[in-house]
Amino acid sequence: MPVSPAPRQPREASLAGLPAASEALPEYVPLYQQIKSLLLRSLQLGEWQPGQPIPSEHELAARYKVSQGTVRKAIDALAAENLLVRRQGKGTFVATHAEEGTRYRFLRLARDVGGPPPALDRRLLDCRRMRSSEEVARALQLAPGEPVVEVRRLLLEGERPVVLDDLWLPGAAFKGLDAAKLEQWRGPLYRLFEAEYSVRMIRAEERIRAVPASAEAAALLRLPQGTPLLQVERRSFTYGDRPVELRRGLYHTASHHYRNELS
Amino acid sequence: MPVSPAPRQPREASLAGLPAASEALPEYVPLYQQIKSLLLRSLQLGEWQPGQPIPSEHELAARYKVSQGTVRKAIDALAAENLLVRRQGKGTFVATHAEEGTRYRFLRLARDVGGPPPALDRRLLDCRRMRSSEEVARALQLAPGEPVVEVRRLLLEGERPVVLDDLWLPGAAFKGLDAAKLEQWRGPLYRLFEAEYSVRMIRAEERIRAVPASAEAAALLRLPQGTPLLQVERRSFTYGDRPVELRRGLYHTASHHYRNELS
DNA sequence: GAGTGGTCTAGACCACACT
DNA sequence: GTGTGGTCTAGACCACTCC
Repeated sequence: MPVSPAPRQPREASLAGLPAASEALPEYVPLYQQIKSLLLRSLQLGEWQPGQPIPSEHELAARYKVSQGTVRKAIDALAAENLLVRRQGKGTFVATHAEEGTRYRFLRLARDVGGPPPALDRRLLDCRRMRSSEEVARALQLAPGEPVVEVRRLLLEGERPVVLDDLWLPGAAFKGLDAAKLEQWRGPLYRLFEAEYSVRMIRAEERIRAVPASAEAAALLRLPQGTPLLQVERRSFTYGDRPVELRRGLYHTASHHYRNELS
Repeated sequence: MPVSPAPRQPREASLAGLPAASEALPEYVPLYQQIKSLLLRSLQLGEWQPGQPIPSEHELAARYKVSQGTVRKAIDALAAENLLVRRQGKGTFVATHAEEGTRYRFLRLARDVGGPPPALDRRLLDCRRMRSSEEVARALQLAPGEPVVEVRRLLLEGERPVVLDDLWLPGAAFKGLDAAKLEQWRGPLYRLFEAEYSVRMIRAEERIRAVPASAEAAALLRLPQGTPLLQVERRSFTYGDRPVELRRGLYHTASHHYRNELS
């Protein structure tokens, strides 16, 4: 019981592994945020696997010697960031890209006319290992020339190509990833990454612009060259804000669109 | 004190004004959600104005005869939706589009190269009252032909046009809105709407696609016809999910982009 | 110092899922 | 029934803001 009739003091001593960053570090950190950091560390270290339950609130409260309410608040924060999923009566689970409902949760493509989500087919066009370009190295925070995996693929609705995706992954983290692996895989890419390479995408930033289809893109998407395409450039991050994927998608938005919610 | 050694039962009797909707209504609604609905109603009725503080948690707890913790949870939920803003030591305030930091919070345009947010100039091109088209009526849930206000404007960075905005508002809710009013107004449009017309935008949906610049758009944006533009179609909603604005923006994304965060 | 939101606790009870 | 998360309470104390 760390807090009592004694002045509240940070637990910094017992809490290594926090970023601490460069900024003026706050002298007071609420207990529940410290617990949150501990949970985050366990997640990062793989103590609990995606899809699996973490210990009960009661148990965690005992482990960290705080009240259940404090553990609760820490879990609430992580659930709000989609790192954990609470299920009443069952437990709290490590988020995964595997489940119905959260599969493709980073894909904001929608059909113009109602109906269920697109349900796109994939066609792998290319997968090769290479030395990273300047641009890719910068985006992935690698040294220029470090090995990366480059993947190109199409997403199709029926026979119609809708998205041309190029993506780059740090080679070191994805040893063994190759065309065969991708070809045989059924399901979301991010599910493959978390299951086989222990890389969990938890957050992403996108930059969107309109560009004319290059000759190459036009051919692959079977469109006239110069057709306006939505270029979606995504950087995905894993724990600790480490970028682990750069992706450039070209969306044909004649009968689809990118949807977004603002609040 | 509604909950005690008695079986927990809904307060429906004392809580009118809830949507109740069409769906199978849940037989059990947590107290804090009921309180949330009450707060929402007060907001909708204008009992507290944007930028002004709402009563303290203590006072609200007394008013609704629940514990402070329950009020707290209700406020937390509303703060998470950006309807309220908490400020430690000062109070809880009704969100507004006026403040630095939340001004233009629906505008996701960013400059490619770093630096502060765009800081765009505006140029009003047109403002007229007219009968709504089919399309606009559908989007705003009006009967076709009902009066709407149509506005067209440019956003410029220095001398360079970056965005061409067309927007439509229900005429009934915006009596007196005209070109003069818009010309003289300094600050975010949504601030004008909440200050002068009591219309508060709390949520929006956007559909984004790439389109070629029409002759008209090209001329206004000073670009070659056919230049790919980002078309951002936004529907903004006020309390009760009532749509009160349709907006179609054409963004020139040569040195700007639309940014988005996924999680 | 007084008032506000923010944290933390301890305990009771409820809703839900599994067995 | 047992165990899980979810709600609600009451009270103590802390951090922040303004007078």
